[in-house]
Amino acid sequence: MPGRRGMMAPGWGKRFRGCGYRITVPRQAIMDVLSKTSKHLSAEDIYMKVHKIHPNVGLTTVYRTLELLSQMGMVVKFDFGDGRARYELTEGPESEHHHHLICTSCKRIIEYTEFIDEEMEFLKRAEKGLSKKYNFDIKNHIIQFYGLCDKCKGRQ
Amino acid sequence: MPGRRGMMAPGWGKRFRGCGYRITVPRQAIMDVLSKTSKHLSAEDIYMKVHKIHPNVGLTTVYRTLELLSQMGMVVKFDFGDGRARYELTEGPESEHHHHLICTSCKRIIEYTEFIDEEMEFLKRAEKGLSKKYNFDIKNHIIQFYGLCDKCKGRQ
DNA sequence: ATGATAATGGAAACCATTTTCAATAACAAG
DNA sequence: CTTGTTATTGAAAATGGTTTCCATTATCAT
Repeated sequence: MPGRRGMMAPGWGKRFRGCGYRITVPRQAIMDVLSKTSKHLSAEDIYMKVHKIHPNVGLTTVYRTLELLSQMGMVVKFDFGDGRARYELTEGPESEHHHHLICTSCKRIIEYTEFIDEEMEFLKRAEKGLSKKYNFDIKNHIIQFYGLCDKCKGRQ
Repeated sequence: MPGRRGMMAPGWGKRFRGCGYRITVPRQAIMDVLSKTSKHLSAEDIYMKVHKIHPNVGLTTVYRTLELLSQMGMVVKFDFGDGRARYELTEGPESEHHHHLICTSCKRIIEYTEFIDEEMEFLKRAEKGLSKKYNFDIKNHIIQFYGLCDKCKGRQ
């Protein structure tokens, strides 16, 4: 019977252990939040959500865990230019591949999921070529478009 | 004879004036640095280069000007995850369209210029569709690949 | 159960970026 | 060219997200 003495290691546990990392309550809680909530949360967002269930988990640990996940390629760190980073699980039940339009005037973020097929075509080739040429193990990518949103376009 | 009484407004001047912005010595100096130097400079990098010729220009002004240029779409702001932003002129004599591979372990940045033709193909369609659907005026884009560089790949 | 050691939390430090505000400079108008 | 309006500037101080420190605690191989 799995899950008897405390929580059993979830799917990502193997990956963790494989890297020599320990599975801890804070890390499980953070993974839990990341896999169950909407996209692009800030460290503080995550901290607050974790805090509701585990009030003893500190913000420092959230940052440390996110850095770890980012290094492992399990999380992507975004910068939308508002001074705080956002984090998203690379693959999750909730996740759908998407990218962002960022208004350079009002800093509004628009998420889009279109053109992923076309993107795939291009990415497949680029990733393959780049991996080989630079001997680089590509795990994630981000595409961001900058410009003016409908509201700022007129006001400009 | 152009350029008699002080510096005449350079090419980007029109764009500036058109937006109601004034052409000032600090702004000219910053544009000068951006257009003559290598890629992705931090605000402090730019400040130091400007400082050699105009020691009275302050770091604050560098930040303000970069924000302005970014809003106008003349400069792209990058986040490579090392805590300081980098800036690049969108179009300049030195510039060649490129993107980056970022090692999530050692934070190394690799610049690449390959696959731009394939990218163009995809971007043309995406930009067109996205502009229309979201009524968004796209001026720039960034593509970043994350993963492990050759050195970190082994050490992982 | 136990020991080696990775992980944690809270406080303090860090440091890139922003804000404040009085002084200055740009430039349209006369 | 002079002048007035007002955007811009620089220096210092404030801000605030993120990291570092370090003594304590928890994980997990044995």
